[in-house]
Amino acid sequence: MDHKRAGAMNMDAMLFLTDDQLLQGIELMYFAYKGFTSDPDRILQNYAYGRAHHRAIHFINRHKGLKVNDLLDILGITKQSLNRVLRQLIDDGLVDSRVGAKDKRERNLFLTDKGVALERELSDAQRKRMRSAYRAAGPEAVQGFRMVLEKIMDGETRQRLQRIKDT
Amino acid sequence: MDHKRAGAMNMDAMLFLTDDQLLQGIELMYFAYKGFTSDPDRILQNYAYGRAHHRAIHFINRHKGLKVNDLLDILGITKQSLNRVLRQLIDDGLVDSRVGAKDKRERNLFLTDKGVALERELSDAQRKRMRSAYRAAGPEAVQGFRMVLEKIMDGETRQRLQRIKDT
DNA sequence: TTTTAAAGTCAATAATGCTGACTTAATGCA
DNA sequence: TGCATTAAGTCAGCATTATTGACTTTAAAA
Repeated sequence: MDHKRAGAMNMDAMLFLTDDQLLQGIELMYFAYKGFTSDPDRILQNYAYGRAHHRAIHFINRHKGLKVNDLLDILGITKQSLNRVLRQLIDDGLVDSRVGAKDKRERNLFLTDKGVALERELSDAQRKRMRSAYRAAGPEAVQGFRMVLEKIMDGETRQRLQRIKDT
Repeated sequence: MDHKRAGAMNMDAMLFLTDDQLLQGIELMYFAYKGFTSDPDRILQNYAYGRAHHRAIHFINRHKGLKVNDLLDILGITKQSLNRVLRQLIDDGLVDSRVGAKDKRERNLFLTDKGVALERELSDAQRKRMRSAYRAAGPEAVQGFRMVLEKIMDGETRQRLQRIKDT
């Protein structure tokens, strides 16, 4: 018996690293993400908004006063793509775009009271689902969940998030 | 001191159930999913295909010979939406649609050698990412990851998957 | 003062979803 | 046998969200 080989195989078995087990993990990601977005998607229909609006609202809430460029950077989309969505949110009075204090070329984005209200409605639904999943799975599972997701992210994304967290 | 209250708070703290911790989990899902789809997305560009093609290829591979209706059920889209994508894959010789043996109204879907080749290219990239995440996080984390994702899914989806697994 | 940077806009295009209205072929039931 | 139902496929039109390219306006920096 080859000890090294057997050892490696045991390690992979423990980690569910057969091709089939990995495929199951991939499917799990797909279906979980689908469920994860289903509550907000349903709510957004009532406002004639889509996921793009949700993401903008989410990140403007998380990083109050962030610049348009920062938002583009986080979302990883083009200026033209964001424009339509942001324009609507501003016109509808959910987002407030204020001229930068230091650099007047910049615009700092904030949610209005109306924007905060929609953000709450959306995130309440999503939090409810996460909370119930966390409770059902238990503390160690949550730690593992977070750890694996961190590793699945692009290293580049992880760094960008870290950079923004420091701001 | 109220023991019940303190107990509940500790439990929530262990589970990261503050609103802010839940929001972090939500963001983690978003960014991880983005990374998770980035490798296939890049590959698909070389073939002028999109995520919809990937999903069809994935599930036809996973459930060889499945009926069109089953695929519609899994994907949760309309017949008309699937048609465009499936038509292309059949015309391009990646998918084989065979008249059902028992019920000739049905079509059983299979990947051709060419389809299998693309499936491998796509899933190899995705497996590589998953494998490396799993290895970095360790076996217990993987267990937790899977458990939480299961709970995040819609109950309906979970049941449908179970039903298909039995087939 | 010229160049660069941030934001915003217009136009065209693509992928992927939707609804509605059909057709064709095959099965099943009364 | 004949009619209703089912599975698949198609055509047309529309919505959302992304893209690229080409600009303008305003303000800061060199």
